[in-house]
Amino acid sequence: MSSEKITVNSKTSQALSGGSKRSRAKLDKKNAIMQAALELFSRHGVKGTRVEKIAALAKVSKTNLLYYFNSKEQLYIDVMQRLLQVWLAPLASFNEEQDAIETINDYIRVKLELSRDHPAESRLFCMEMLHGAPLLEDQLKSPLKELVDSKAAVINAWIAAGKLAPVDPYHLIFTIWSTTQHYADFRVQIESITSKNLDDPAFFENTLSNLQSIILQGVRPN
Amino acid sequence: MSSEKITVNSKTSQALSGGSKRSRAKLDKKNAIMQAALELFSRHGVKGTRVEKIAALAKVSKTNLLYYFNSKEQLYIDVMQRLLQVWLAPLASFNEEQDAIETINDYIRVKLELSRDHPAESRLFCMEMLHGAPLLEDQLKSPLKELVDSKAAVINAWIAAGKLAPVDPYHLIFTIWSTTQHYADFRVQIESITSKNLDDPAFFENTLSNLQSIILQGVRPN
DNA sequence: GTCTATATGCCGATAGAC
DNA sequence: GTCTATCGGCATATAGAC
Repeated sequence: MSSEKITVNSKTSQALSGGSKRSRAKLDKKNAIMQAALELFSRHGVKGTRVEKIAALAKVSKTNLLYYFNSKEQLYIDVMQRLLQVWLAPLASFNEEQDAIETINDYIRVKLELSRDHPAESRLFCMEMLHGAPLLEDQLKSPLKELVDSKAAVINAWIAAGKLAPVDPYHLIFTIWSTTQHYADFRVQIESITSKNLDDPAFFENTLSNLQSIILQGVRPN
Repeated sequence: MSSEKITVNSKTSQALSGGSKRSRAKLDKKNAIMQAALELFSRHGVKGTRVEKIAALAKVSKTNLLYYFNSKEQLYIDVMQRLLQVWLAPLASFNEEQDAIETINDYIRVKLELSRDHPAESRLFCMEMLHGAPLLEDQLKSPLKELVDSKAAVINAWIAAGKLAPVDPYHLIFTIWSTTQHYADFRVQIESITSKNLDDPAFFENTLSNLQSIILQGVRPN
């Protein structure tokens, strides 16, 4: 359908070319727009977000926004593109040489930090999944599978070496993803029930240690 | 804002009044429309769903749909209203007299069955959370908190009795919610990676036993 | 590059016959 | 209750001056 004219807008990588003041200002503006778009798309969806509102949040005019991004759809694609690069990075740190328990503990922490520091990214990714990820068919499907497969192999090696109890590595990964992302995506529910969120340092540490404890040791008494 | 004229449409409960053929047909039609709306709202969001499409899926005309439901917003509210009744029911089964481990195992199963059998409900609930749950402020906030608080007390009693390892009961509940709902909400991602979903009985059982194992015993080797 | 003004298309909702 | 026809508003995107 609308996936025919997807264009990757990689102006971002131009940052290291040490461009002129003019192109620098242009980049800052595009970044501000993308940041604003991320925030609003992740809360109201693409259809539910008016270009006017994004422009207001980014402090540019609507016309000006459409000068930098040809359409709302294209802006969305650019935002998702950038998001994906950040989103999958943490998983890459899984490494067979490292200590299994420590690596898993660290991964849970990093993912929970992402939920605290980048909740809009988490929400937008979640929303895209709910929609059936029409955009991500190619972008995500095979690279993601390969990455996860390779990390599953690492986990299996740990299990074979007795460093980890027997568990399906895929479900372990899904468990870490779901539990940590939940605190960003269901933030309002968490707040309704606990009156706290991850921005509270004590709540963050409490959440982290509980998740680590559940995933590593479970809740069955010894 | 738009929450001023929320009206609970409880025609559903009229089912037991043994209504005439006419009102029976009317109910069937409303149910068909709500079912179709649930499906589409949960995939594309409210703004992203056209009334025309809901009508087509429910096999009625657009005008006819708007005869039964005054507006798209009202239809959405009615759908959410019905959803909530189903959604929180399973938690109510937590009971201090029951065996702790067995109850938790059962709850994980029931929640995973919900993800398998009612994925649209799961998605729509998730989407409403992402949006900040503007509708659910009153509906959900205090009743949900009370329910969860009471179940947290049950879990604490189990811990005090040595039936369960020390854990924050709220994080335990969030863990069960997030892990099980993940298989409905992130279904496309699960499918990309594993090429399977909960409709496959073997995959369902495999998922269930892994979640139960992780949550009860963790992945640390003995 | 940035603005004002406007074109254009879509979609929710209503009017009114039957 | 159900249809056909249509209104009216809103939001994206463009035209064109500066």
